Amino acid sequence: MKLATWNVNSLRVRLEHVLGWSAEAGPDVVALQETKIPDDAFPLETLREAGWHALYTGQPAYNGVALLSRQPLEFVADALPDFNDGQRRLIAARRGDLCIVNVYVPNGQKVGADKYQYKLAWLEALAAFVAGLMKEHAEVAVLGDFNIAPEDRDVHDPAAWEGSVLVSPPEREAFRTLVDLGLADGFRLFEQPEQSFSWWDYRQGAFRRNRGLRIDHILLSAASARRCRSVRIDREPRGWPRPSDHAPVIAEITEP
DNA sequence: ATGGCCTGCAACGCAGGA
Repeated sequence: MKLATWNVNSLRVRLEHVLGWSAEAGPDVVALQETKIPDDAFPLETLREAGWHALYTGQPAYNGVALLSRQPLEFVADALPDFNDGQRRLIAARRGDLCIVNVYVPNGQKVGADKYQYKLAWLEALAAFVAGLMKEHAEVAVLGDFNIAPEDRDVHDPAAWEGSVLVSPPEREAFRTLVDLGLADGFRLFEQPEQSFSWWDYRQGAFRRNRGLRIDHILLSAASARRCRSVRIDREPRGWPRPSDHAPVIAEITEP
């Protein structure tokens, strides 16, 4: 089965991209972030006609996450238990034995800002939530837009980015804390091209010049990582007209 | 280089993103 994550930066604008890319790449599950659509406007009927089951939690203008699946999902959560403040940033569900947690981690805006503190607090609550799930499930995938480039090799120009939001040591430590629960950064289970990124700024021809960051991740528990056969970033839709600024990441995991 | 680009909201510019 193929498990994908994609920050679409508005599902309204990117619905055709999601449908087109899915038909081509063949994911069984797609975790979407930044849907930017309230639940009563979610395009459930169009997705249903395209063969998707969906779970989603959204709000107007900001945030919003969804899980699309070829087979029905069992709802687990649509918020962090201790962090249900109205920002729609998490949806979790079970697909058979696999527990899937789709996250849109706060951006943080600027090191030291209130939003940066919020990001670190949110990540701490996420780690507690995932730790609980991992006690109950051997197979766990935590995937989405983490808004953290874990290492310098995930940054096009580490010197220019040093210490700034998305790469600062406390953010990287928070990412490491998650991984240390017993999760693998799926992408790094395999040999990858150098300068592999999942996000490129809309400005300055950043995509054309491959000036990007790798901030979208698929973390897998040991039992799932053992069956993972590939993880890749699909740059193609980033080059389509009117693209999201993120590319999808897709993992292939053999069924138990 | 101060910003550049894109989206949504409600408005005819702004906040927020990364």
